Formats: sequence, C-alpha cells, structure tokens
Amino acid sequence: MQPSEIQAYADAEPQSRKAGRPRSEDSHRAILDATRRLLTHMPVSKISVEAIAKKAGVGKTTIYRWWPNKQAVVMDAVFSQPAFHNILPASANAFEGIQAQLEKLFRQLAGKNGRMVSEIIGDAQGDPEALKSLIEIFFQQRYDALARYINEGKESAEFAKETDVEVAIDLIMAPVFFRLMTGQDFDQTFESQIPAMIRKALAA
Amino acid sequence: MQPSEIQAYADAEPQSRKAGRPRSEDSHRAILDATRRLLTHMPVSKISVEAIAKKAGVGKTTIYRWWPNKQAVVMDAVFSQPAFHNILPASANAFEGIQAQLEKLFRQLAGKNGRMVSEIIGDAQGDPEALKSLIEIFFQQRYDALARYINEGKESAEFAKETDVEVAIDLIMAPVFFRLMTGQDFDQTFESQIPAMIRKALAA
Amino acid sequence: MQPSEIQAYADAEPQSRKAGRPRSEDSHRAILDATRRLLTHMPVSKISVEAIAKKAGVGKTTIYRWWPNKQAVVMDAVFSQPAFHNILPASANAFEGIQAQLEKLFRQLAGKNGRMVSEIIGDAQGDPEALKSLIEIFFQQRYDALARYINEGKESAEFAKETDVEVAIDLIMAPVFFRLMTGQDFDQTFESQIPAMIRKALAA
Amino acid sequence: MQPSEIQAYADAEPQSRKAGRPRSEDSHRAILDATRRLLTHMPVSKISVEAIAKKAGVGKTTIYRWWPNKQAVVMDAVFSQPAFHNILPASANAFEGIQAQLEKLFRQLAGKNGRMVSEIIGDAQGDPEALKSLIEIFFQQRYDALARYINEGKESAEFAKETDVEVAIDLIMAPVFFRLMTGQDFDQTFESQIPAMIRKALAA
DNA sequence: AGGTAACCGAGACGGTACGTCACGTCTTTAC
DNA sequence: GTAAAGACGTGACGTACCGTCTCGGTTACCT
Repeated sequence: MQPSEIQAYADAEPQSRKAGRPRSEDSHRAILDATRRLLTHMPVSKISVEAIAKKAGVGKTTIYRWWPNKQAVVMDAVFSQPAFHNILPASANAFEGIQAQLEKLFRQLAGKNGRMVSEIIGDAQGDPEALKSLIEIFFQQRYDALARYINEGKESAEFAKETDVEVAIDLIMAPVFFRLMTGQDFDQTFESQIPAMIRKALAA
Repeated sequence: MQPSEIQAYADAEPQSRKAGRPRSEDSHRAILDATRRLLTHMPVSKISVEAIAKKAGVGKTTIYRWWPNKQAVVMDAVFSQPAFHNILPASANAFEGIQAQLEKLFRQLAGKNGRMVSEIIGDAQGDPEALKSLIEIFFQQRYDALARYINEGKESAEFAKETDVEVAIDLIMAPVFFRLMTGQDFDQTFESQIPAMIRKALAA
Repeated sequence: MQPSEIQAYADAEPQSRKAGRPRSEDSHRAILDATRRLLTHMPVSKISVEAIAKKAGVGKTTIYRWWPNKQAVVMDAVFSQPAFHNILPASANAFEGIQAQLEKLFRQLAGKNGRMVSEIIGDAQGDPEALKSLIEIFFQQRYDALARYINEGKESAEFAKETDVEVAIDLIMAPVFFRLMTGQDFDQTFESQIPAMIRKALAA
Repeated sequence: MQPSEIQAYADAEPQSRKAGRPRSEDSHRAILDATRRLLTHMPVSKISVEAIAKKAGVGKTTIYRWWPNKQAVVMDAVFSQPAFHNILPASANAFEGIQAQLEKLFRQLAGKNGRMVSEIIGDAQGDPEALKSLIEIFFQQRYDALARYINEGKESAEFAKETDVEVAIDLIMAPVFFRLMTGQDFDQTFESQIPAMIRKALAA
C-alpha cells in the first residue's frame, strides 16, 4: 500500500461518479503543499489548521471535510511524498533485505523529514485513533517487508528458527526511531554497527 | 541525579529562611498528586494546568512559579514516583546487568505508566528544551547504568571490542520504547527474546 | 396586490414561454411548505436555507434561483397563506372599516403567526431592501385600506378635517405591532379599548 | 433604574472586595466605546464580537465573560449613553407629562440612534431572553413614567376612568416605534398630531 | 425525432463568525 | 512575601451557514 492510498479520494472509481460538485483536485494539492511548506519552517505543534487553510487559499471547512484533524493532514502531507515510498531493491538473501530496509530508513529519516516523523509519532501518543492510522500509513508496509525477509531467513536457516517475527521487527526498527526521538542524529558508526548487530542477533 | 532534583523547590535551604509566608509544602504535594490522579483518567494532552490547579485546590500562579509549563509538572509527577527510581541489583557479569535493566524497564513501563511515559516522550518531540530535560530526568541514569555494563563487558571480553557504547545503548533501550510507542504491550515472548537477541548482538 | 405576487414566478407570462425545462411547481410548493413547518418549531433566526432545502428535498440552488435570501423565502411562506389575505367586509361608516381592519389583524396575528410576523419585521430592521419589500408585501394593502376609510371619514365629517392620513394610519396600526414586539399577547381589554380610543382620537 | 445598572459591575459593594484580579474598568469602557463606534458605521447585524474585541484591543473571552452575546453588548453600549437616560421635567398635569415623555422619545430616537434601537428591538424578536432584558433596560422606565401620569390623570378626572393603564401605555408608545420600524422618519406633522390624538383618545 | 436550453438534486467550494478552551501573565486581597 | 483567586490578551479549535459553483441528469419546447 502506498501512502497516497489513504485518501479515499484515490479510490474513486472513474466509471461511477457521484452526484454533486466533484472534489477539487487543486484544493487537495494546495492543502498538502501548504502543509509541507509550513512544516519546513516550524514544528507540527506550531502549525494550525487555520494557517494551512490561509496558506493554501482554501476554506477551513474544506480541510475538515477531508481530514478529521491537523494530525491527519500532516501525516498525509508527509507520507504521500514520493521520498517516503518504500520500494526496496531485490536482495540476494534475507539479511541483505533487512539491511536495504534499514538504509532506506536512514535516508528517509535524515534531516528535517526525521524531525517531522518523530513529531508525528509523538503526536499520535495519547490518541489511539491517530496511532492506528499512523501504523497503517507508515509502519505497516515496513513491517510487512521485514516480515518477509525474516521468514525467508528462517526458512533458509540464515536466521534462528525460534525467532519471533514481531520481536525481530521491533529489534530492527526500534533503534532508528529511538535515535530520532531522543534527539540524536544518525552517524556513520550507528549506520554501520546497527545492521551488523542485528545480523548477529538474528543469526542461526 | 534523582527525579526529585528537577524541582527548584527541593533546593531551598532550610537555614536561610526569608521573611514572609513560607512556601507551602502542602501545595507542592497536592499539585503532583492531582497531576498523577488526572493522568490515570486521561492522556497528557487532555490535561490542562487549570484542571491541575483546580483539582489541587491551588492557584495557577503557584504552579507556574515552580514549573515552567505543563510538561514539566507532568514529568515531575510521573518520574518522582518511587517506582521510577532506577536502583539495580548487583550483577555477576555485564549481560546480567543489562538484563536487570531491561527487566526493570519492563516492570516500570507496563500498563498505565508505560502509556504516560510514551505520551511524555511524544510531547517532548518538537520542543528541544523539553526533550533535553526528559533525557536528564529519565534517560540519563539508564544510559549511565548501561554504559557501565557495556564497558565492563568489553573489558572482560564478554562483548566485542569494536562495539560502540552509544550504539549498543540504543540497541538495548530502543525495542522497549518502540513497543510502547507503536501501541503494543509487552508479552512473554518479547520479554524473553529481546534480552537473548541483545546478548547475541553484543557477543564477542 | 396579493401576497403571492411577490413571487417573480407569478409574473411569468404564459404566452411567451422560453425553451428549456419549466420551473418545478412541486419544488416551489415543497420549499414554502418546508419553511412553514420549520417556522412552527423554531424562530426565523434559527432556520437556515440548508435546513429548508433538506426538509423540502430540494437543492439549495433551487431556492437561491427563485428567492434572493432566507428572509424572502420566509416572507413568501408566511404571507402567501390565505389567512393573511386582507379581505375586509363592507362597512357602514369609516370607523367600522377601521375596526374591521383591526379585528382582522387581531385574528391574523394571534398565536404563532404573530410571533412569525414580529420576527420577520425584526429581521428586516437593518436591511432597507428587506424592509421595503416587507412593506410592499404586507403593510401596503393594510395602509391602503385604512387610508380609504380615513379619507372617507374626513369627508363625511366623522373624523377631524385636520387629521393627517399617514399619522392616523400609524396611530391605528402601531399598538397592534407594538404589543407583538414587546412580547405581550392580545387580550380582551386591549382588543376592546384600542378601537375605542382610536375612535376618540380621530373624532371630529 | 438607569441603563448602566444592568451591569452587575456597578453593583459591587466597595467595602467587601472579592479576591482575585478585579474587573478591568478600562476594558469594560473600551468594549462599549468600540461597540458604539462600530454602530455608527454599520448595522447591528454586520457587527461581530470579533470586530468589537479587535477594535477595543480586548480578548473575545473578556467580552463573553461579562455579556452573554453580541445583542447584550450592543444594548448596553447604546442604552448606557447619557442621552438615553429618561429624566423628565416636572409637569403641571398628566397630559403634559405624557407629552414630555413623547418629546423625549422623539429626540432620543431621531437619526442614527433610532436606527440602532429599531435594530435592537428587531434582534430581540425570536429570543425571549433578549426581549425580556430589553424591556428591563429600556422600556420599563418609560412604562413606569407613563403609568404614573396615566393614573394621575385618571384620579384628577383628566382622563377617562375606565382607561386601562397598560393599553394606554401601548397607545402612547406604539406610534413612535412603529414609525421607526417601518422606516419612516419623524416629521413635524407626526410630532404634533400624535400627542394631540392621544390627548383626545384618553380624555374623560 | 433530435437538439438544446433551462431546470433540478447533490454537494463541494472560499469565507465569516461563532462560542469555547487553554495558554501563560497580571493584579488584587488574605494570611 | 507567598498564596488563592480569578481577570486579562492571545490564538486556535471545530461547527454552522452563507451564497456560489460545478457536476450528472431531466424535461419540454422548438425546430
């Protein structure tokens, strides 16, 4: 599933148009663009729906018509960017796949994007609904990719048979986000040692 | 540094009392108690300083006199609880120490306390000041304990020599908080496999 | 002029029909009916064009195509009711005519209808356009009837010669609407004393 | 009762001040001033609480703290003006008193003030609460003055004994407000004939 | 019989204002 | 000199309607 698919919008079936004025593609785009532009200047917490509406030249109602709240707009704005698509290269073995996923994350979460994501995750704490949709939009595809590699590795005896897939996923993903949320940047040491440690941790 | 030290309050020296009405020890306690009681019923984001003041029977000014904002009160209320002290048992070797730290975390972060902590961490994203003080109050002592064990393990050749201490700390701590922040509870599998994986990851 | 004439609709000349779909008589009726039904449950100020459209099963556009705004719809809905036609019985002398007009008003403005009218008049304050059309639709015919009686009375020496017609009209109509707009209901005393007082006021 | 007395504010007893920051006399005045200034440029319906707050340099909350809604602010702003105090000169007989009251009204309601009052009365239709307080603030003192004159006139046989006081009050006040609310200005004819007609209407 | 113009419902759009809430500050009286 | 009480300016919230607009579709006249 790609980020953009969270929009019911994208699901519209071309042959059976509903009555009424169709949703404005321009406004939709303007809202997400404005949100992204605001996000580069200020933290999520400083952004208001009002500011987005004003910057996008759009009525506040139009935003609330399509997203339940600010968090949802921000998630959509951030994760619908092509840079956040999770297309991974083919990999020779299970560990290589995991490593590819990690490197993808390192690149996706470096710099401002990382800060945005950590704020989005932070915002979703204390709101189960937001957390659920965050997982659907962002985490699930990464979970799925990793689950495939881990199962592959278990079958090929590259990884230990008793490894629990979900626990392994946590072990792999966690350090990346923990760094982010404790305010540390990625560095060369981190990016090289974490995959190595994970390889050892999972090894048969 | 112990949690209670974040309170400027605690620094008052008893011998040099100024003239006038003394600070109210009662109010101080009432504020933290009220905050804790509110936290069991609702997420951090739904709590207001006004609500704390009302529940504590205290003026809002009194809160702002001693804490800079809501986040600080909440951190103080949560982390000053005895259950959050990080006193670890003596351990025979490095890995046992790490395991003790992990088990301490599992116990401290199970149930409502875990949810509170994840919300506090979430709230601190997007506010570098808050994040900094969160690390000082909560994370630093755990980092320090782990750093000791890791260095110990490196010296005794229990762990690989090339292991970077900071990376290792991230690897150890991260899965616990990642589970928390993605809305998953700890379970038996997680609590047993994570330490095992970490042992393998760090092994010489 | 009859109330229904406020409708541009009524002005359509049958011989010069334009091409295209004709106005839907059903929609027209449904809009006025829905408005009247809403008016019995809530004050004019609480009614929205959207609510009328929904209740009438009609698009908002259809309402705006035929009436410039909510006030106009409401006026039309209220004053196009047969109960608001101002057909007066023949009268032996001028005062009897005035009395007939007053009694007609007492009956037309008792109960809910009175409340609706007072709200319509209230709404028209601060909007000269609305006030003008209110006078055309509702007041003018009553003014005209009274003017006839007053002139008749002046000619027959029933009324004082120096009486200004417009002032006399105000004197006659005003108490009825003043009661309405100060929230007092009509009662027996009012309905009997007002005509008597007016007779004395106008007497030669 | 004077208009300004509608303010609970004015009722404060000087000797027993409540705890807490006292109401800001400056803000209070600024709000009413701003409202009056806005009223000279636009109808009541075009004024928003937001505009008043902005013009007064005051938070919207401060307005809502002391007045329940825009109508109440406007009433207070208009009727607390000295020009609306209803102090009448001593009068030799009952009719002279009534005439004095009428002339006071002619002067108070000429020009912009009249338009404001008609809008206020209009706005109060459809909101019984507003209507009630409008009567208390504005109409009641005029009712009371007239009631005194009418009773005086009945006792001195200047007026007919069977005259109902409330009906007489309506007869006297109504034409003034009816003119206002039907968009007609006062003129010389009106101002001279109405008192004369009322004298005849009430005469013994 | 077909074209076409005006109508219709549905409903999205850019706006304005609402009344509420919480923030963090300020200004009193009471102790 | 600190406390409580509580008013203050600020600014965002999410909602309700406004009056306009754009769709797909309908209807009845006028060739």
